[in-house]
Amino acid sequence: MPQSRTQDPRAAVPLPPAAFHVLLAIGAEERHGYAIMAEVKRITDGAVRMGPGTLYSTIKRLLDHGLIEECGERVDPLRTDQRRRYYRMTTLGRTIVASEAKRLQSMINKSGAGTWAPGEQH
Amino acid sequence: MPQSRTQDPRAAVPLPPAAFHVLLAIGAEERHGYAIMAEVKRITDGAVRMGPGTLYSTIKRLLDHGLIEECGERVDPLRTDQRRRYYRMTTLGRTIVASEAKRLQSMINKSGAGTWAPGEQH
DNA sequence: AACAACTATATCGTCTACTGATATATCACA
DNA sequence: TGTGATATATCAGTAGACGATATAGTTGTT
Repeated sequence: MPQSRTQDPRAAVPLPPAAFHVLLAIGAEERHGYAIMAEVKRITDGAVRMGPGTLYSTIKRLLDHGLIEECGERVDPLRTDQRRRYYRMTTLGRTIVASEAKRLQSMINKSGAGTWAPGEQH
Repeated sequence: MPQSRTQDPRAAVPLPPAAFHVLLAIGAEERHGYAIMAEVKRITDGAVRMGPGTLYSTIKRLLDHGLIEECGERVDPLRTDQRRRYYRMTTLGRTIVASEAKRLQSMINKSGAGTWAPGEQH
């Protein structure tokens, strides 16, 4: 019954960082856990390396809260790996991740953080 | 001496969200704790309300890690409130917050999260 | 000068979330 | 058939976030 957060998208923002990473990694695709790990690493240029502990507990929470859902009958044309469990974002998930992205973007813009760096450190 | 994280800016990224909020709130100014709370609320349009528990424990950590420093001899021209303790970012702090902002910005850009929203919910 | 309301810092216990280690099983390939 | 990569799952330990509470200085009013 953890549907309480799902009433108002604003109530779920700020999103925990790991949840945000997972949602961004899934994007518009249908991805399985292991692919999400790799995608997080890729998207963040290796800065974020998400282990299985963080990944699967986050997936569980996102499922519980209705931000993602498992797509059952999916068939991979090239290879059929029975272990894989594929997930896609729900409409709610897209709403919330967009809201979080907007919040972060707004914060970065207001701060002018991009202009503070005292040059590249060598 | 938790200076271990301070060797390489990349090692301190990702920054804990509260730490990122505090650094952005301080910005190029010299601010005291209570003003940081208000500034975080303002910057995030009320979406993030940071209580004293999060604030002061975060300030302590940022001091320990050398991302901010206390400015001692500061005199406020209009009012002199002896309780206030003012903080400013260090060069290291500016480097790290800029690095984190860059990382988040890059992630948002790559994901196209801004275009996912199924319109404003009413 | 006494009082109330606001400002400001500090700490405590609790809970959520993150992390690394470990386990187990399946798949690809030789 | 075996070994290395892929894939999911769970657990214990810890860091970080949060709300409540405490304490005290400051401002303004009468």
